[in-house]
Amino acid sequence: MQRRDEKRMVVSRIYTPPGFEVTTIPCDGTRALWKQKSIELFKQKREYDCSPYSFKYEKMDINAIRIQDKPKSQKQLISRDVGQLIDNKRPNGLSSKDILKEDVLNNESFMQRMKNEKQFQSNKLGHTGSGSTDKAQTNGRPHKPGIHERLTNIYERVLVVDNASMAREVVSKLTNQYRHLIHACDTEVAKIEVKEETPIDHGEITCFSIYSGPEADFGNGKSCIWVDVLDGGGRDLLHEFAPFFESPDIKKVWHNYSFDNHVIENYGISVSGFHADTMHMARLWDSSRRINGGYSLEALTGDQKVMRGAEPCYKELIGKVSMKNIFGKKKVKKDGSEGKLTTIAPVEELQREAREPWICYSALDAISTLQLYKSLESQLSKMPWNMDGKPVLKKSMFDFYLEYWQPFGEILVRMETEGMLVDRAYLAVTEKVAKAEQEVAASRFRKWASRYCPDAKYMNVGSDTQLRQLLFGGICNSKDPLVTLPEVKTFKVPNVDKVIEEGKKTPTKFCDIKLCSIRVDLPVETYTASGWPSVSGDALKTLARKISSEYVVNDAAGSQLDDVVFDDSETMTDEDLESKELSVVENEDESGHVGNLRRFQTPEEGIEACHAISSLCELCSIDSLISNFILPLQSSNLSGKSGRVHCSLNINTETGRLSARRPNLQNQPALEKDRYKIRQAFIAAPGNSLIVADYGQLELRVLAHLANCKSMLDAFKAGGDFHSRTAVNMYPHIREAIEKKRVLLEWYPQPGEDKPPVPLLKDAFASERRKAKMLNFSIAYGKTPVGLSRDWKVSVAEAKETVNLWYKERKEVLKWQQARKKEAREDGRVHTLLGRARVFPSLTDASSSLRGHVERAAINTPVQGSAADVAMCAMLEISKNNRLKELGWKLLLQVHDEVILEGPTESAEVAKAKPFGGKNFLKVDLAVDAKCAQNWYSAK
DNA sequence: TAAGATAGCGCC
DNA sequence: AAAGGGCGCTATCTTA
Repeated sequence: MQRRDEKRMVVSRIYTPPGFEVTTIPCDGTRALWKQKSIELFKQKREYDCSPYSFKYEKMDINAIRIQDKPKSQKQLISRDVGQLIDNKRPNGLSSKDILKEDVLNNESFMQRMKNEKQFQSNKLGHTGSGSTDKAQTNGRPHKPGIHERLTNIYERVLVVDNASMAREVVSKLTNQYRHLIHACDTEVAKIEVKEETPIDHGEITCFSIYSGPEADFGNGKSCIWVDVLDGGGRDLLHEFAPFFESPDIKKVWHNYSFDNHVIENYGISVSGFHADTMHMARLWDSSRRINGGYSLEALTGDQKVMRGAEPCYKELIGKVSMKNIFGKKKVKKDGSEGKLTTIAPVEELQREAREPWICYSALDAISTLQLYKSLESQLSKMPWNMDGKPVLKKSMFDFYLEYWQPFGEILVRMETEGMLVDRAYLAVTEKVAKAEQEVAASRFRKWASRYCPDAKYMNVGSDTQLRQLLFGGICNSKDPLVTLPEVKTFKVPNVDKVIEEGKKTPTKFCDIKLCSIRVDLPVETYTASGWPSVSGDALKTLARKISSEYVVNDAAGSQLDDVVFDDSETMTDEDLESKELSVVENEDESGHVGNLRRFQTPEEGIEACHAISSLCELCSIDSLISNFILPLQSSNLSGKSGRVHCSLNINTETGRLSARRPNLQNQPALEKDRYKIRQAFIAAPGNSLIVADYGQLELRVLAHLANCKSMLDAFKAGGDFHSRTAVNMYPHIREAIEKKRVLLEWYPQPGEDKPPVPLLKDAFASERRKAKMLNFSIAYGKTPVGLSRDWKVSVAEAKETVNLWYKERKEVLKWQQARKKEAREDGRVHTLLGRARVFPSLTDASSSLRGHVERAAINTPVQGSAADVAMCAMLEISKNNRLKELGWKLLLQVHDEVILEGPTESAEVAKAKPFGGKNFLKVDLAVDAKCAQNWYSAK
């Protein structure tokens, strides 16, 4: 990042043809320098597909543009709903609400229910009542009277440990007499915002409980221990238990191990002896519980189907009860009546003031966890383990758990602990640049919009509703033509000009603006699910393109023309492909408008609209980069004391992939589209380097293996560019060209050669290769010819023809896919390579959209899930590798087909050769590309 | 006021 | 009628 005086920053802007991005290039040099930079930028962005480009050289002084008093103000003032989780603020007891990790789990299950309802909406509508059964299961029971009495029964079985001598006695029993038992543990933690903060270096343990099963007796027949570390002996008491927690031989079972591990390790105790995480076991047992109940301890132990594997001695006690059900109080409204909201007092307060029920609540967590473990162990043990379709001799899915997911669970926790080092200074600079560029774009758009609607000057350009109003006001809903968007609508926006309303003395924080339609007949590209025109970036770009094709023949008036020809490049993203396809100018213009709107009156008006809309796209994309990546990565909520960012890695997907949360490090902007090079902010510590290793076409290789497809296996065996080979297979004329040596499939420059003797396939038959590539990806997802025809802007018949070309040489794939659909229909489940199952709802009376979804999922899950299995095996190998361990290399992150390691620079080259060794279950070789660098951006 | 709903966008 | 699998996150708007 070059040093620049922000206050006097001057930028120049390039305009790609209307409908494409407007790019601002900071530049304080000459025009020649600017041009050079522009070309570099475009080479980098690989936007080679739409020439001639029009560049407009335009100097702008940032200072000249009024930077509004932090548009942030609006974002901050308006209520923020954190990720659809229940927002429970508890800054040191200031708020009356509280939250524990279980609540997050509950919320998670809720989200999953919600998501499911959305996803399978049509199905649920057809089956009355099915939507409410979950609620009755999880919430209904605890409301029954008697819950407190039953909790009290627990109290008699719990040994309360609140002094050192008692602790020592108990620990002695745990580490000697009872060391062979399986112990369930659970902690209660205060002073942490579970859904915002990483548990690493956050939170304080107030108490913990250990249950070792009915055969343990810690005195007076009490088999459960509850340890008070809030008052009493405080944290010294916790340290008394270090020998227990740290012993690798004493088996410990947890529900959501990751959280408890981190909070305990915050006290300098390194937890060992991880035996099982009941959440992972439950997910292995049934990955579709997100549809029905979720994976919270409460939901699992409250479900008879889950618990039926437990022996009577583990069943006698009741399942977990959530805090809300024990300690939740209805908020009292001002008038004294009972409100709808439930609040929970802070953990510390409950522990001090509601001691007895609190102890029961907390002890019940450990007890329930062990019950759950016993039940799941028994149930998983009854499930035979089939690997790659063949039974593994005398082994069950519980063996699978112990062999794979148990060590994997431990790896994930280590990775979370490690975290990634983030260069905050870099992000801070980037943030400023991004905000400045955003302002430039915003004011351009506002200026244009306010010509049509004066109040648009103050509109919130980040609000899709307001944008829709401005651009499409008056339009009919595509689903219900009787409903129309009003011509004028009022919105509340921050009162930036401090207008004082009549009868008021001081300016209010907000004021109303009236947004009217620009009243121009714009073609509508796509509609949202609810029937209104979409204002997504994609839709807007298409819109701008359509306007330009109508009004602009060649180029924006007065701008300089520069013809730029760029080389084709090796790594095109799918996005590139898409825009390339979309860039075909369309002539048809079916707008959904009825009546009295006008067209743009002059070409200039059209051009300006294009530019304004381009600015809008730019502004939105910058905004999303800032708020999704640049800002959160700098937050101390997500990083520990060392400044490293610790995401949470979860096995919580239907297919067995990992997901990352708080922050989601798996969706950091990819290289090509990363205009602020955010990946450069992920760096290695001084003296260290990063290794980024990824599998090439992992999922396609998995598909080739699963379907046993000769054509694909051969192509992978031959190596080189897989997509080109696919194209050769599909199109006879390409095959002929290859055979007659008119084009080359691949070319590796020999000394003395600087260009290939004949054109390369990917240049000569670029569009065919593109289609082949898209098909390669789409087929595994079950994309339909209709979807492809929409992407490619061709008729369905044509798309279907292309799809048939693909399948012609890959009949095994078609056969395999049909077999998976049949399996999903008849057995209600499909399997991955290592034998994990994904169950589907019954399709007998499902709606066709649900059926379609299930069928596509059925053909995708084995591919995606098996790829996840392969990636997991690779990670297990890496963590088992002693050489890497000696050298000090550690896993940091996995992004589905890629892993990131960090270690000392001097051994980087040695380590680079290591990743992804180990056993390959597939019939195809796996291609691994490993690079080493100082940051994530350079290592790709 | 807080929760749900909707739209949109980032990744593989 | 719709028509690509799997995720997490943010912002705005509506509703209770």
